[in-house]
Amino acid sequence: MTSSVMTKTARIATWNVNSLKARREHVLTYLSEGKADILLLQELKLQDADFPHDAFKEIGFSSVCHGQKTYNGVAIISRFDIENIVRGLPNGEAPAGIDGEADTHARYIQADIKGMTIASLYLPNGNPCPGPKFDYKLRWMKRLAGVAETLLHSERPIILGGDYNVMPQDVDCYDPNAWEGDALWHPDSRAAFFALAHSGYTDALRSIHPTGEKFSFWDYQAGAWQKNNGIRIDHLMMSPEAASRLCAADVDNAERGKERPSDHTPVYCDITLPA
DNA sequence: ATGGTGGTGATACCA
Repeated sequence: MTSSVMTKTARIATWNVNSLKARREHVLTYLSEGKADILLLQELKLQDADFPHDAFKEIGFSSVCHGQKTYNGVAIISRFDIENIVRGLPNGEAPAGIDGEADTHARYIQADIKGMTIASLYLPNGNPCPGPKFDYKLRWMKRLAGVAETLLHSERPIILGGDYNVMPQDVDCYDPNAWEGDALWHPDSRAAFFALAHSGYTDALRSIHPTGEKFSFWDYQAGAWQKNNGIRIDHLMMSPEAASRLCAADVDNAERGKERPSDHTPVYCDITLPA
């Protein structure tokens, strides 16, 4: 017998598209096929003025964007109303830019949707490591941890999704030895990721699939996709109030096999919607 | 094997 109480679920996906201009039709098709109700995008590589809000509106989706020319850029696309938009990490500490400059990178956008707080984030890559870019990555992660902890006080369902540029565990990399010394595998990067978990956030995919390979990125080079030389760096981190609503989570490998794909494939979770 | 591919934008830079 199924439950007598009707529950609605929503699918929330995160996808680093490596240029929304290059991946526009891929994203529109993905949404048209009903593969996400809320989609978090990263690496738009376009300015706010060039974001195709109208194209998404035509297929029934609202969208908010924090863009930047050529680099970075994040967005949230949703079937449901999007409220209380925050562009850039809120409540940040000192500016976390490289060489003491202000953090002008468009790497974080947050909004409230259906009683939930949802963020799309694009963590700095951090290579070469060590170096100023790695220092920037760690400062950015520390700022994110502060924001994440503050958000927990709301006791709302919170989902912090995006390209974390961190492989949490050995199983999240086809060959950890090949990534020795890389910023995505560095112990400090992983420690900062696990600090988020220890503060109360659940990795949606590992909650549903505790073991086994579930890659979200395959390099364009050296036939990485064909050889399945992948890594898992795209994550959906959930507050307790969101994790308790989690029904399913997985990766959408099909997108990586298409013509002119992003080097990332979507990661999604299904949650029951708050009443 | 210190390469390889892809996006941006017009050249190196980023990943």
